[in-house]
Amino acid sequence: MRTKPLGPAPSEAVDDYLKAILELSGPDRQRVTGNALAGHLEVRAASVTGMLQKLANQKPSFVEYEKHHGVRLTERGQRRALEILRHHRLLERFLHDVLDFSWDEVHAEAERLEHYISERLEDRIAAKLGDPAVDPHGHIIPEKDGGVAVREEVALSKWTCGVPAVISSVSDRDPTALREMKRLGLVPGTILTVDPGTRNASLFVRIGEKAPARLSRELAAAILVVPELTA
Amino acid sequence: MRTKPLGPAPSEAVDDYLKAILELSGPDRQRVTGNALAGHLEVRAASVTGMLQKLANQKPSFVEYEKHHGVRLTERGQRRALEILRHHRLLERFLHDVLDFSWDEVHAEAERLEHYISERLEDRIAAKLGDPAVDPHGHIIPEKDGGVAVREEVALSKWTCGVPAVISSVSDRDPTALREMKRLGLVPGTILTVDPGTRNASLFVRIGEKAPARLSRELAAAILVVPELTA
DNA sequence: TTTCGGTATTAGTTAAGCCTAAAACAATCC
DNA sequence: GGATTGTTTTAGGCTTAACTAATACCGAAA
Repeated sequence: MRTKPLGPAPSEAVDDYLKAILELSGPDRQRVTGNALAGHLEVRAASVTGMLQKLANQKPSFVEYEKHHGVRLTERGQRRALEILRHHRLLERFLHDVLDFSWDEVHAEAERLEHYISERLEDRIAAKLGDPAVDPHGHIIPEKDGGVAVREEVALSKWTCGVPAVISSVSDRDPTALREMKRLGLVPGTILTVDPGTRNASLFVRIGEKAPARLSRELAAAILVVPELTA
Repeated sequence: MRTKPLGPAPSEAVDDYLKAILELSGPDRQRVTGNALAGHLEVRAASVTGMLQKLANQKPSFVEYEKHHGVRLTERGQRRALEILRHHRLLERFLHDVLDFSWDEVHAEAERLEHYISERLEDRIAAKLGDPAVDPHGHIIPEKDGGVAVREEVALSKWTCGVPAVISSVSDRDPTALREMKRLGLVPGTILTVDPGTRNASLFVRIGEKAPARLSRELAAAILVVPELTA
């Protein structure tokens, strides 16, 4: 699909702001406050204001910005944010499947490269992989035209005891947590149930016939699940 | 092989200066003049002086610099320059062999990415390719430890008529020229002879039993050859 | 040896890009 | 209305890497 060109490549910082807005605005495209962005990006609120003004004032603009009322991505801003997200997730899949990176390594490498790959390279990678739907952590890869499948996920830490669930995705930020998950067999696609009666800091999950595994609430919060389709 | 770490990644501009110095100093590691660098990098001589001072004054330094007497890479500078060159050529090979880029496309993509791939990725790419010796244009890929094979090449435009030669490498800068070469079968490994008696702007080469091909001196200057080993 | 011409260096600016602290201000809640 | 919280303005800093203009240097020719 042909869309209007994006002009000169945005800087890494710009990309990161757009990604953060996309992420924080959630599936319903809520406005995002400056403070939320400041927290997420680890800069001061004043810096955020400055950048948002810059992003809003260039033509064509990346964001819709009303002072004191937060920001929202414009169509163009959303396009760029989704492009970067697509780059990131395709790269993770590629590094993992083609270049034998382990699933705790791919995030860091993709985080840098996502800003620098051309559309041509993006296309060749997608073709090589056969247009994959998800990355190694289970996150859905946006389509080239900006379409994104949606999925109702719940944190494992909030899942109802006894009800079977499938792991849909896991957070990719913390390599240590990822290694722990892999060790426990907690990867996307795994079917599990949470044992009842655990009110404390840790929680027990049962995978198949194996002995229940113990994991911290923190780890469980980094794992998202969907109901198992027993149909 | 373990070498001392390079510290924070140099900027693209720094990398480009180091690459230029490496290239201009030739196989005998001659000092390079500021003007030569200015020409090559398309900046003013004053800018070059400024950058060289910066590169020389940081500890550990990338270059040895004596004012009015040009620069030379230090061990560290050479290490970085060769690392970038290795990245570039491995990437070209990878894009070409694994991702089906044509040989006139690889240079531009590699030129950007060479600055941003980690050592880990470099290693994985090399492994995937089976540690290739040359890139798609025939250029020798530096070893990870900084070793580089040497080879006595001569421009096809200066080759003696009638003496059989093998194309060892071609310049990768101009995509149009590359497409023309491919069309004529002028790729690394090709054995040819130059027809005698052409004193003008173009020159005729004979490949195998086919009819002689005509090419401009400019194109011939972008093709490097070595004597054919008839042993 | 002196002068000339090309090359190199200094010094001072410019510009982009991103950040900050502090003070002013707006929105909201009680 | 006044306090609280969050946001914006202001004013400015730092970094990187370019540029111009003026000056200094060096080697070669007269």
